[in-house]
Amino acid sequence: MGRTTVTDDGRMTTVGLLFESSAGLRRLFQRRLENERSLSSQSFDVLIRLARTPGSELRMSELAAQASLTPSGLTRSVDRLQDQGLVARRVCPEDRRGAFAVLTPAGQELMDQAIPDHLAHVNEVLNDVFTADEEATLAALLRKLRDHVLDANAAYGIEPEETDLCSGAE
Amino acid sequence: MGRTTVTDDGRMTTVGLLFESSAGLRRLFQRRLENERSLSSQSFDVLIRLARTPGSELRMSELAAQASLTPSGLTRSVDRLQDQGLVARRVCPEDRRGAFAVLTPAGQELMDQAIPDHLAHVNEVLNDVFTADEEATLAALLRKLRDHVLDANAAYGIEPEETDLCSGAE
DNA sequence: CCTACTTAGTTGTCTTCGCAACTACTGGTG
DNA sequence: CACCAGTAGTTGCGAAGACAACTAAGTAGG
Repeated sequence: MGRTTVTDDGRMTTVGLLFESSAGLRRLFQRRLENERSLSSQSFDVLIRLARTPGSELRMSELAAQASLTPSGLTRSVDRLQDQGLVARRVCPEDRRGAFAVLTPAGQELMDQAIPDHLAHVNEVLNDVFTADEEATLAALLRKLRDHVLDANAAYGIEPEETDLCSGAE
Repeated sequence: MGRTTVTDDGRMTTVGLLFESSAGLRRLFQRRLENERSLSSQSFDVLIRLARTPGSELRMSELAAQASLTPSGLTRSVDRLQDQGLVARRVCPEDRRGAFAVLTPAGQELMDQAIPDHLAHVNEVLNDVFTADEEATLAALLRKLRDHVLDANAAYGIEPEETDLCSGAE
């Protein structure tokens, strides 16, 4: 069947596949995390980024960027994790506006258990689909895409509309 | 405090990259769609799937699956599009429980304008990042992943409870 | 025909997130 | 030192989605 406009465009399709894969994968993990750990996929995403940071703490803004959340979204997410006793806030001594999110001992312990499980699940899914080679290729391509896209998004944030020309000092 | 586990695992990273790319890309398109067409990324996703279907209509359930939404999510989405005059509902004559979502003339016209723009945007972004070859590779890999993941999700849906989960995928 | 079971879609309710406005702090300039 | 701009994070508010309960319609079995 020749559907003219949309389907023909490979790039369009690629983007569609990316969205569907991502959404589908997220649901798959979400289901298990919720059943076995009572954690939302989003919470887990925040926790895992703390868990893999030396000292298990990160600045709020850094964490927001890593978790693909806006500052306000992250504030709420950390609020919830704090209520659950998994994360605490620590004021940054050098810049008292800033805050670190820190994994509590309970949070550490939870992640020590949850991460191996999750990892096994990820392996199980990806091993069913990809060879090691394919997976490496995919990762490399996605990394390029991510870097570019994060850049592009950041750039938009900087330019409200016209590229300013307040010539002179910066 | 050995945090060796997480960062080391390539598959974990691949999944992270997939999520970040997807979220970043969605935001990029969303920004433009909202500025230029007053359409949310989600609405556009629904509309484009209608636009590329012969007759510009789809069953609600089919549309939900394609848009990665639950039935209730789709109901609301179509409600909004209906309020905006872009989509209408049509009762299925052969099964009066069912409904089609149909693009209205206004919806058609909007998409006739919006799709080329969006396509150009997609091309612009992906051309900056990938060669044609790379993109084809990425698409092929993602397609495999999507198919597998949608399968896995559907399988879960079928098993309401105690069907033993040890048996793994197949 | 009538009662049960199933399916398509909708609605109530709760959670989560983004935007914009706001607070608190920092750093540079006169 | 006072001031002003910029930055980090939080909060009010509204939009959007998931889950579960529900309605309506089709499908079996007696």
